[in-house]
Amino acid sequence: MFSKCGKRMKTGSLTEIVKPGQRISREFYMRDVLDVAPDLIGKNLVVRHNDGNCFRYHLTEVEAYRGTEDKACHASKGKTSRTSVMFGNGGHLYVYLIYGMYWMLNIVTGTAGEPQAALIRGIDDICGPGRITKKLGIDRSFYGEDLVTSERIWLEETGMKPCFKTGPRIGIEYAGAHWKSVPWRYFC
DNA sequence: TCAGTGATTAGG
DNA sequence: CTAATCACTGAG
Repeated sequence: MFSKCGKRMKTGSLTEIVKPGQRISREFYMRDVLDVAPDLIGKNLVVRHNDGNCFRYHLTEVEAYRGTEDKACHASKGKTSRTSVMFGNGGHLYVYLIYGMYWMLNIVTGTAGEPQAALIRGIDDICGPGRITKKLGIDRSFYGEDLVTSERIWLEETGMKPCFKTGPRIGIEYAGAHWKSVPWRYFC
């Protein structure tokens, strides 16, 4: 799959007109996470700070967490106050604190009732989900933020699709042999 | 290799 | 209420 300015392209079940700089719309996120996660690679994450300045970061690494069956997905234990946003429509942020120190940034995908999310693991030269949120200033207040309408965070089309690899997800030893091994990590 | 750190969750 | 867990990181 390769997108160019103004060119018609097919992304999973979604066909759309894509232009560099254009904010990504709801339909992009409302597809299955296994389609959305790889499509996130090469997109721009835009963060607008309080001083009005916007910073853009290329997404370089993403992981997919898919449904109640996936033992590595927080939704596997059912809907709780923490995971409730994952049970809604795609395009919103699922942000949570881990180890008392690090905020994890996830993009909810799919449609309401099918809990899924993509964990942002790498942007530009920064590797590691905890380092990313520290650098970008992402915290609890971003929980549930809508990437389609937010004034402070969103995704933009870049018109580029870097090559990427796939592999098992990181840090989910507890999930069992099967879910530990599925190649749902996408990285440059 | 391992401590730090605290929200979240299940269970009593 | 308690206790265990945790999609991580940085120091040694």
